[in-house]
Amino acid sequence: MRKNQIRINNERRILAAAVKIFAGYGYQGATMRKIAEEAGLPKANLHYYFQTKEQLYRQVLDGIFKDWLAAANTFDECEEPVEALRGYIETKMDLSRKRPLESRIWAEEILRGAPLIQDQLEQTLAAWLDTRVKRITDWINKGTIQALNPRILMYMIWAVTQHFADFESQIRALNQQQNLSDEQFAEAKTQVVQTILKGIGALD
Amino acid sequence: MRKNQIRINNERRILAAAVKIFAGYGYQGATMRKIAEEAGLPKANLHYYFQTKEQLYRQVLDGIFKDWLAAANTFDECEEPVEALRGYIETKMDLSRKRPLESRIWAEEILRGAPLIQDQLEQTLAAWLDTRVKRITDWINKGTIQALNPRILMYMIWAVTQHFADFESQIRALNQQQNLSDEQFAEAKTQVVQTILKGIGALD
DNA sequence: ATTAATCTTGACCGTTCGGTCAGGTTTATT
DNA sequence: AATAAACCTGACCGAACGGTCAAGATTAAT
Repeated sequence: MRKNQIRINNERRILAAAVKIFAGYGYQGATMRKIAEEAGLPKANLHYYFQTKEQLYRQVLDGIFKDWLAAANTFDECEEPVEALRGYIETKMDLSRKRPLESRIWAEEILRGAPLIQDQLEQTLAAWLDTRVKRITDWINKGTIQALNPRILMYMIWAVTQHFADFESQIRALNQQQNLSDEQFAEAKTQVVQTILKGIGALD
Repeated sequence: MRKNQIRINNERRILAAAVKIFAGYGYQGATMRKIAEEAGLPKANLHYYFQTKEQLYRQVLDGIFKDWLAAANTFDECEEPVEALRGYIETKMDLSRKRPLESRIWAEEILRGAPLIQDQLEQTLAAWLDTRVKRITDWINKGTIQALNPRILMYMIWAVTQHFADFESQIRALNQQQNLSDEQFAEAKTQVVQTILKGIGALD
């Protein structure tokens, strides 16, 4: 069932172009013409590999969703809350830094009410969150962190880490029209980790 | 220069409809037909009061921007960091709860690179932020809160508070398909305030 | 070498978009 | 009562949209 090399290459090109255009213009603002131009292919060729705009968009979303879940590895591998949460927050911050386009596509989909990924949120992501909530609850019961609602903690982590990708243009406007430098971003990463860990009583 | 009552009423109706439609579909996804339908007016009538879709959208954004800045009153009125930050965070949380549509329109505009409000960000909002940064810096120098980058603190506050409006559909999917109840939201508000204040060393 | 399968593409289609406008109606002014 | 100003709206326009298709070109299988 292995695919032809031509198909592999062209699907990859089209998906890469689609990420750029969907991130830059949103689902409605993105057009198959723009994506085709970005990919350097005729528009009709896109429809040969992806039957509709919605199918192309769904495949883009699927790729993002996998990255999303994979970012939790450090969270699961570490025993103690300080290591686990620091690792997770840093991984999410790095993801925002290195792949802001994907974060923005995700954010726009949620903003619009998650019309295409509601099922995945309610099932896969909900189950994913439940297991992490249990781990955090264990920490609370052991007294390693203070009592709190684990879900709200996760929402806070998601909000802050993804903000650096989703609101990049606002941050740039407030930083002398310059994107955060590597040094500035490293400082932000450290401060986010410190504030959250200290805020939940995991640090003194 | 007072406007006719008819004009006042119709402009208000159209703006209210525009907020709903822009929030629900995004700028590109929103159509003048949908807004007209929501407002209960013929489409041509919208163009009588607002020449273009972009002008209508700009007026919606202007209204949001004013609310944004007005939310800082408590921040400015209080002397001590605990009161000032608690008041500001709570005000922003309340704004997310009561006017999530506006928050989503703002978020989408930033997501798209702030094409229409870049100037306001770089000037009005940047100046607004500068004065708050100075106040936070004073607190740090007095030792009332620990040393940190005040801008990153503000980004964190914005991120977390607006998340409850912008990612409402995700939170709903993770909460048994139910929006947060008043009790749940109040709990979130308390936890956000506590975590941030404790995280910056303003509480013990 | 031949056939089959896959890939490529310019031209085209129906629909919907933002926006216009002429001509009628209502409201305000005197 | 008459005139002017403001308001209303169905019908229409060119442009751009997602998507289709037939016919040719290329690649794979035999």
